[in-house]
Order: sequence, then C-alpha cells, then structure tokens
Amino acid sequence: MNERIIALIDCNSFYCSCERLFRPDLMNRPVGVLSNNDGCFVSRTNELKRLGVAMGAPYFQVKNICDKNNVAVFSANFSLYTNMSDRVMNTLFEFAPSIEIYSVDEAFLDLTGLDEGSIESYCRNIKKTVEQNTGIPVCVGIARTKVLAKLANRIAKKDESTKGVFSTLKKENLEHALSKSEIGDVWGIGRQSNIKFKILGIKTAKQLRDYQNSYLIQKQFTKVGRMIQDELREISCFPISDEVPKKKEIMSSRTFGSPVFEKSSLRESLASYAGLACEKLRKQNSVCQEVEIYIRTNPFKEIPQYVKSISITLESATCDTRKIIKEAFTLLDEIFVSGYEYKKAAIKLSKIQDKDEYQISLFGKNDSQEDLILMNLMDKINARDGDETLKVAACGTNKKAWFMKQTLKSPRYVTGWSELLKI
DNA sequence: TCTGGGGTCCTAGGACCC
DNA sequence: TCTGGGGTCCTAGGACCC
Repeated sequence: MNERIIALIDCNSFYCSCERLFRPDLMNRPVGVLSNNDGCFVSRTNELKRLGVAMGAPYFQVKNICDKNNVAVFSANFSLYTNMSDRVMNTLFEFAPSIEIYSVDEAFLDLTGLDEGSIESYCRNIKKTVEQNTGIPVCVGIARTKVLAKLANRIAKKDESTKGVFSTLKKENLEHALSKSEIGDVWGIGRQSNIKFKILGIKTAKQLRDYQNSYLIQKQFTKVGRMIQDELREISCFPISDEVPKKKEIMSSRTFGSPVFEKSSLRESLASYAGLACEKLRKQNSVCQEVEIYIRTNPFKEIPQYVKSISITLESATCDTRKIIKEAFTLLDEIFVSGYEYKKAAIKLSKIQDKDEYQISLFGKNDSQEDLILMNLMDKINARDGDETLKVAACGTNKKAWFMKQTLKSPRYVTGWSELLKI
C-alpha cells in the first residue's frame, strides 16, 4: 500500500497575481499578461478567461474584447515574477522536509508521515501562510502520486466549494476526481494522445485507470503512458526530487520587434542571445561543446519563407561568451541568405559538461584562467547593476529593430531601486 | 501592423563493433 | 542453393510540459 502523501501547490494566474500585488485597484478587474513582444496571452485571471480569451491568444486578435471590458494588459515582467516565485518557494520550505520546485509557479511537497486526518487543515494553513507572506493566492491538491496531485489541484482551482484545497486521499474524493476529469486533463496527456485515447474509447481519467490492457497502453503511449496509468492507480512512478538538475541544453531565442534583412542585425541579436545563454551556463558551473544557431522568417506572413539551423561541435568545451559568439558568427555565414525578411534568431548550447570534470582538449584552445576571471567579473557586474550592463561589443549598442517590443510593462517594483512603489 | 520562450524524455533506426 | 547474431551508442524527431 502506498502511504506517500504529496501536495501540489500551484499559484493562481501567477503572472497576473504578481501584477495585481502592486496594483490593488486591479483586484476585481480582468488582468492578462502577454508573451515577449506583446504577442500572446500567457497568463489570465478568471475574469479574463470568462471573457473567452484563450491561453496563447494573439493580443491583436482579442484587443477589441480587452478594450471593451476594461482589461488590464501587461507586457511580461520576468524579473518581477522570478523574484516573487523565490518568495513563494521560500515560504513553502517551512512546511516540508522535501520540496520539488517544478516550475516558476508550482511545487510538489512530500508530506509523507503526517497524520492523514489533519492533512487538509495543514494544507489550508500552507495556503494561508503563502498568501499572508507573499500576497500570491495558491491552490493545493493532495494525493498519493504526482499525477493525482495535479488532478486534485485542478479541482481545487475549478470548484469553489473546495475553497482552494482538495484531497484525493479519501476514496470517494478520488472516484469523484477521476470520473470528473477528462482524459486530456491528465498531466502528461497532450493533444496527440488525447485523440488516440478517444479512439480506444477512453474519455475520462477513471476509464484510463480501469483499462485492463496495460500492455496495449504501453505499446501505444510508450513507457510514460503506462506510468501515468499506474499513477492514476495510486502506484507511484514519478518520485519527488529536491535536487535541482543541471540543464542539459540551454537555449536563448527571441522574436524580433520588427523584421530585419541585414546579416549585421542577425549577428547582433545572436551575440546578445549568446551572452544570455553563456551566463546561464556559467551560473550552473558548466561548459558546453556544441553550439547551434537557428534563423527564420515570419511563418504567419505570406512572404517567401526561410528556416535554417546549423550546429558545430567545438574542439574544446567552453563557457566563454566571446568564443561562443565567434562560433555563432561562423555558423551564420554558412546559412545566411540575403533577401529574406527575418523575424527570429536563436542559439542553443548543448553537450554540456561539468566545468571541473570535462575532458581538456589536446588540440583546441581551452579556457584560460584569465578568460574565466573576465567572464566571472562580467557576471558579477551584471548581477549587481542589471542585465547587459557589461556585454560584448558585438551585441550592438543602439536600440535596433530586432529589440523586442514591450510597451505595456509594469515597473521593476522589487528589482530596481528607481522603480520602487511610492506610497 | 500585430502570433512566445525554454525545456525534458522516449523511441526507432542507423552505424558500428565483435 | 547457400549470405549470422547480438549488442551498444548516437541522433533525429515526436510528444509533452509550463
């Protein structure tokens, strides 16, 4: 018998809630936060969802609805969100010996061993404390496995009678949750699998749990599908892990504010993204041995299209921004074709290894102490004085066309001295 | 005019080895 | 006429997540 108890704490409309924190006047107004470049909605409050604005909806397509209904729309302000996320997580650490931060706005807590009779009130207290300490509203799902905790959390969010906490530890609650949840609502089952399940006649989570032919499930939905089925049966397959794994690849990409034609603009953007990616690489104390770049035109526009990526394996692994930029430029020379209207560029670092353990190259030029000291210094200054205070000159200096548009951005309430809230 | 960014895991199939 | 068998490693592509 599985005695594990897992709680999933998930912030409500996280980005929107962060914006509301500093704007109490927005408490009952619909609020939405846009992706980079003010492209699509990536966070919506319930009021906005009720207006029919879908997740990922392009802003320009629903702008009318927003204007008519007095919707407060924001550009994404990621430094604010990560800062608030840290505060939420720090509060959660007080409540469990083991916690897995799953994403910016959710965490699994291992509550195994706590008295089952009082687990719900314990979680209500977590909810209350997080809201008191940070101002961010959260919901809690309690279950024996992660997949079920996800389902429970969904119900806690949707069903107001739960007051934000729902547990499937009791049998009748579990049956209720499973029969009420559509198969596509189950964590790990996306669009493609949804279609395949429907063909098998499986429409609810309950039907998947009770489906006898597990061999067929594994055959059609891989090992992962089989594990999801087991988790619905309260058999634990996905452990909680409190160690933060190092990234195996690091990507940095942006859609441009305006399209660009010149190779020089692509070079600047790639240099800039390389800077961001390498900073992340150094932060986790790694080096990389493969660089890939990617450029493309705007697929939504009826113009001649061009999409191309190319990668190179380096002779020696590195975390030096300048070397990565050099490689990126060489790669760009190979795939750039003039005449196209470019809309996006990306860089990806892979074959990532530990800085202290990687194989030194016999032939390539390895990072020297001086290189590392310089990079380290640059990171320190940028951490203190703001991103890209110090950067490689190849990134360009003036605000150019490829810079992203963020016309609706809120102030840096918690990360910039000059933008603190004035009362 | 206007459509995001960053990840992970799994499998099949090819290359290669003895 | 008749052309082995088994294993590992790597990669591309698909699916999914927030």
